[in-house]
Amino acid sequence: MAKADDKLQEMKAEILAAVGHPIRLRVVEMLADGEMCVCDIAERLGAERSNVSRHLGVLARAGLLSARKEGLRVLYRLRTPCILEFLSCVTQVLRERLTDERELLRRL
Amino acid sequence: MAKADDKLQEMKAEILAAVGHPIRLRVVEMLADGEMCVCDIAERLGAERSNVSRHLGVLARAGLLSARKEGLRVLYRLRTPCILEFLSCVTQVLRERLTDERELLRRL
DNA sequence: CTACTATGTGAGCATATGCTCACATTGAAG
DNA sequence: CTTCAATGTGAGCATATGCTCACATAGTAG
Repeated sequence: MAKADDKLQEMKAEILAAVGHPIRLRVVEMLADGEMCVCDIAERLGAERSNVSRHLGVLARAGLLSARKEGLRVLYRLRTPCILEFLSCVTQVLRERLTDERELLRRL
Repeated sequence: MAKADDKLQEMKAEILAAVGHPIRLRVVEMLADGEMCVCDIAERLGAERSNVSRHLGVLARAGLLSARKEGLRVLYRLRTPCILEFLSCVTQVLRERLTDERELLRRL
């Protein structure tokens, strides 16, 4: 069933796109240490609360975060630990890219 | 230097966003088997060539692909093998998400 | 009850992204 | 040389995304 396969592919892309934003990436890295509430995340980022709330929504809807309410606050946490592992691969890609660019610069 | 750190974070997000698109994700998976030219990729995807060319450009600029010319064709290949590993993490995230949604459905 | 805090969401706007069509360039082949 | 094939890119448009402001809701505290 090619149609269902397309849908799965789209959902995978959605997950990747969710982490593909500076603020959301920071949030994911931040949550490596444990769960946090929206207000603390917003303060650490120095970002607008409503905006952070939206970004958290994107990550949660993609399936990367889960939330639980504790009193007035909503605590978010990472759901799937392997996310942190693959971020190290991203760093590796970036390192290679920057190495190449340095090489180009040297030959200029 | 917080400014440089922000820049790096932005670049990491760019890498993730690059894979965060259905077509580009497919391309990455497709290239797991080895290098391919634009025309073959476009045909396999059933997508417009100019469009595929653009997507390949996005992936290459992000540092995920490299290209070499062979006669008339340009062959693209994956640069960093770990990308494929982290795609399995994405699948895991998706599996958890779908499991949860099934659970919700069951309780309806 | 009222007052306050944390969160989420609708509306609106500015910008980014994705796609298609057309064209330029590059290399192969006749 | 001419002709054709593969690739890349500019222009234009439609849609998506990100941000801010304002407001609604839910829970706490007094």
